[in-house]
Amino acid sequence: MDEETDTIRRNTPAARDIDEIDRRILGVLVDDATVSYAELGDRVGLSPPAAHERVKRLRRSGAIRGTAVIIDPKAVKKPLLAFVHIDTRGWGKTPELMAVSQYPEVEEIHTVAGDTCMLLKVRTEDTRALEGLLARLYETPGVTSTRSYVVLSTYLERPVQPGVTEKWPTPNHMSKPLY
Amino acid sequence: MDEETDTIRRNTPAARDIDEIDRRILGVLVDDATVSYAELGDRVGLSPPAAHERVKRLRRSGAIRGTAVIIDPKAVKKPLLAFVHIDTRGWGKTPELMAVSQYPEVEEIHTVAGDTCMLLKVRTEDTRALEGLLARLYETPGVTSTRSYVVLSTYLERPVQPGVTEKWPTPNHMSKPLY
DNA sequence: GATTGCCACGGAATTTAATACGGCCATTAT
DNA sequence: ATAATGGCCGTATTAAATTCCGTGGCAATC
Repeated sequence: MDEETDTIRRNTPAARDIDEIDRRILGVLVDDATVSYAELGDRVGLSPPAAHERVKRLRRSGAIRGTAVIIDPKAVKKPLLAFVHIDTRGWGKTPELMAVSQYPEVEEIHTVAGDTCMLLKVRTEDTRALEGLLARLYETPGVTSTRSYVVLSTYLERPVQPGVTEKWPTPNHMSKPLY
Repeated sequence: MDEETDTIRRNTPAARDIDEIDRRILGVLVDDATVSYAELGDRVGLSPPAAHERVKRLRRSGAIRGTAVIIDPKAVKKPLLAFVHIDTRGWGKTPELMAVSQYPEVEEIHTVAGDTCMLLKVRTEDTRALEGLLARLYETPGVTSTRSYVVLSTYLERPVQPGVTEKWPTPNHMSKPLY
């Protein structure tokens, strides 16, 4: 481990750019991180040690933050998904509001630009539990209003994808942006 | 593998309920799915084969949907996160709209109850790419309007958590719900 | 209330995969 | 041109996953 840290410090402080093979590796591991390095190497056209080396580098560089099992929300009694928009007095992010991050129902907390301040993604067992969570939010100092969007059905839900998309040309009827 | 399938068919069609040890196992594996069964067993108080057996059962039952690496969005050039609300004529979910699920920028597609129809979670390289995605959405037949919430900063973002929360009592000033 | 079957766990053995090492080749910088 | 660097492959070693079997608790049954 020591000489690995040295390697980082010596030549690749922020790690070099992700190339096409790296993207394919990430694509495989996002779908299934349990594949062996032998199979991973086969899929991307590398030997097992080479594939291993690249994955190790992707982990070191931070491109791969970690590995996690994907849990079925229904299996842990959290079938109800909802997005909650919160308006706050001043600029949110108070300790009281951050305290909700301790609750396992809260999966995401963002601050957003637009006609709201904060955006939460939460999963609860039922509407009663969601009501309890919203009640807590209402009682939080600084919160002026909330809006909830209860998810009826989910058609797509997946981790961050490594894929790239073709750039979109400016439509003909629009002038090109300066930048 | 054959006798495993038989086992499923024979006695545990939908698998038995998740118990406390299962929840602790899921809690460990959500944080880091690369731990060995030896360490996993240590953490939850089981022998390595017993831990392995339970994880295998959690996979068979579907509680564990899979294992994925967590990718840093910035590493794959998608630093810009946004939530897009779409209003549609009729009840959305047209083939044209579902086609956007093919784009790697789109991470989630939900239909929601509330004053909107569909909700998308998208990650793009920059505002130009987001503009291109929104342009595509505008041109999709049936889409009447969209609202976008660009995320300024994210304070929490994690997979589905196995943890349970204490039930919330009905506040004193509210009458108890019938159900 | 005793008994019988049934899971779940633990320990040992085996097989498989992860990891480390050395050499080769291509690319790059001097 | 040449030396150095980084990335890859083949092999060897080590560690972990997986299997096998015996034991014990638990529950349903008679």
